Amino acid sequence: MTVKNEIIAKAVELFAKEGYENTGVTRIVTEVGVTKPSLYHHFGSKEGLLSSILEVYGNQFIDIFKDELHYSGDLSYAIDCFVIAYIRFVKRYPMFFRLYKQLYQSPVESDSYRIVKPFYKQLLMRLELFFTEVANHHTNLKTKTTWMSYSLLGLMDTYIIHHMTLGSLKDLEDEKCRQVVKQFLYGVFA
Amino acid sequence: MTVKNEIIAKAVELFAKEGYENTGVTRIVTEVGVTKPSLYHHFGSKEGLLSSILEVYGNQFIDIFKDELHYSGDLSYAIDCFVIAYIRFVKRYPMFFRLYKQLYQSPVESDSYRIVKPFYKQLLMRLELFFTEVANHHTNLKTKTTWMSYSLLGLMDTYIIHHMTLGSLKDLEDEKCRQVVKQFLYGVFA
Amino acid sequence: MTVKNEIIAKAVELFAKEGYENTGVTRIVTEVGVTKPSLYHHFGSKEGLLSSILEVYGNQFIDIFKDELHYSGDLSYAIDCFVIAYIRFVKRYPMFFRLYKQLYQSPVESDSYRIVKPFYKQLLMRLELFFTEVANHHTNLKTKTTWMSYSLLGLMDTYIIHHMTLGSLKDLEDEKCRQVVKQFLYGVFA
Amino acid sequence: MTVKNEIIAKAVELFAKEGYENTGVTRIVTEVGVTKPSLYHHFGSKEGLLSSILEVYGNQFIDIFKDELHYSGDLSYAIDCFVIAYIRFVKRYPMFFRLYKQLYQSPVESDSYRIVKPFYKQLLMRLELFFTEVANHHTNLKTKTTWMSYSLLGLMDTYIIHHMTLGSLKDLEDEKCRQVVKQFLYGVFA
DNA sequence: CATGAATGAGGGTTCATTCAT
DNA sequence: GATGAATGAACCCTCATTCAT
Repeated sequence: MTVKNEIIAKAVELFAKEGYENTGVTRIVTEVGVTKPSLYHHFGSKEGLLSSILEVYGNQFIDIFKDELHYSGDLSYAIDCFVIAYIRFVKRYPMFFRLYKQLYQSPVESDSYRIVKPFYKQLLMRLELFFTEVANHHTNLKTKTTWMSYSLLGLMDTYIIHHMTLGSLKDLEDEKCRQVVKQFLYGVFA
Repeated sequence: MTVKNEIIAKAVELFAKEGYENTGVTRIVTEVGVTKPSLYHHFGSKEGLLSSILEVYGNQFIDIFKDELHYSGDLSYAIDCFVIAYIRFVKRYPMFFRLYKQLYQSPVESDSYRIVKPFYKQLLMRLELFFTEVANHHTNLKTKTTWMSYSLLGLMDTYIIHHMTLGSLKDLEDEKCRQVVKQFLYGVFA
Repeated sequence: MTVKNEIIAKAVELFAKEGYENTGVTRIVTEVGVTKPSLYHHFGSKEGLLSSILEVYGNQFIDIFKDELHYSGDLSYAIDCFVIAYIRFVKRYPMFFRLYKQLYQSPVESDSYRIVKPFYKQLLMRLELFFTEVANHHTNLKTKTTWMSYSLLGLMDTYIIHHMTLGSLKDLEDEKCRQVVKQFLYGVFA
Repeated sequence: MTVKNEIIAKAVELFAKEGYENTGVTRIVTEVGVTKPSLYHHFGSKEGLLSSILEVYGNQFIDIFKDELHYSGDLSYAIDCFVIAYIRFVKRYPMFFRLYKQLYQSPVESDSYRIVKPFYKQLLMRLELFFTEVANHHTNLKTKTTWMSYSLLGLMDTYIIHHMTLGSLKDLEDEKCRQVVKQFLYGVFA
């Protein structure tokens, strides 16, 4: 593992556990066993480090929205696939997910929000694109695409954090995920 | 308005906008027009200030969970009342709500989380109490009380933040709130 | 006990245990159960409090040098009496003695030294007066009066602190005190 | 001279003159012409700076107790050598000696005492080792080794401070030092 | 006499960042 | 690529003291 990747890995861990603002670069480099100028050589700044994290993990995250969101007639099935892939990603990189949630909820005028915002917008846009396609076939959903995007993300994340807090992320099996989808669809078509 | 209250008001605003960790006590007292020892006279520490905020606003928030969560046969009506009161509170103290959301999402090992945690637990407990009572009459809900609590909070907050982000909190009228309730109930009884 | 005396008592204790500079007035008034303006009403300032302490206890200390230092032919007996009285005082007010030693050793340019200096000078002067009188009868001591004063104080204090450190101040009985005197006299007449 | 040493030198001076508690790190770095983070880079904390001082000067001080305390039959000569070396050290580093005396006399519960205590204990232990060896040849001293250690230190220090206070440390010639030894020995064998 | 509230100045410490080597 | 050393700015907090009541 290269120094750059070691720093990224440690940073994700510490940012997630202690918070981006609370984690000093000194702590990161000390725990990795390198020096500060080394970090600045690779990332330019603390914000640069955060950006790199979003690039490495975030792009994989976005890929799910690219690859697993396909509507081909069966809405329930489409969302099923997506939710399962989404949750699989969270199980694989739980630290990154915690960091992402923390960053998104961070205050609007903070540095960290500024960095995560475009990333988050991309996710939402992909979702909205998907729901717009869906709405072509369910015309009654046409005015709800934005809300559906928010709503699906919110529902999934509530579900995930509920299990994270109880410390049982692995219990989140595919079968249970489908219940989330059902709940979402009931809401949508109400 | 007393100095103490002025400090609390300004702190809620700045903490919400810029983040608890990002806001220095110097900034708070400067904007209020007092000095640091004055803040420490009233609150003891920055954390004490945060606690005071939670006491002042948070207790009003908890009161909603105490006063507006009554089950008397009509579940839909009961939750309607609660959601409307909840959202009314958010409209009244939007800054506090943003702060509360930010704190709750803050990292588990941070100081701010430690302070908000008992407060959040109280909210959840009140909800669970309510749903337990409900489950006496709908036995098929008995195993779902915890999840329903999380879920209702999550759904409401998603809804609220969706509107906040779009800058149209006032558009959240009672009629629309009832849609949230419907969505929730559909999900629950699925 | 008046408030004034309560403050003095507590201040002696804290100054001795934690140091004059390390003890904040806040701590003193809190432990006594009064307010800061009350302290300032009685003593004017922190230095004023220290001065009051020196007046109350210090004057009793000086009295020993006044009352117990009489030369009437028998040098050994005279010093015996003085040393015994000196050590008796220390046993009675060990906290004050610790404070006095601490203050005397404190840096020349510190506030606390400035306050204790005149007090210490008085002690030395009394001693030197005594030894000057002695020297009238032992002409070979005439050039040594200053050194004898320092030396006697130093020897006693070393002895006392030695026992204080070992935690056995009460073991310092009169009989043992006389050994100190012998050691001093041997040294002087060497 | 490196920055680290410049800071140490200035700190010894200020700590000795104004007191450890009274001297702010700001003052030290300002007078040296560097910045605070530089001090913290080298010493970690104000206490770390004090520890470094004790290491640099204190170890030289302890070396005297290691190298100059040898008993080979002639007690008077042995102590002579030691006292002369001791006083020579004090003449060389008078500021450090003043600091050391101040620290030792500082209140038991203070930070500074905690740091100097192990250092002081080492000095005493070395002395006691020496006197224990002596007592093998003068069996009547066997029960007095601890007291002799305290006593010799106390006598020397009284002597030194007496001269320091009068501002004539250089007048403390070897010849005069031997008088201290005589006085000590008279006391011991009394 | 006693109090709650306020203050200017400074405490020690840490922040993200940069430089010469 | 990597380092030790240095920095300006800011951090939270506490000091002795004072004022109106």
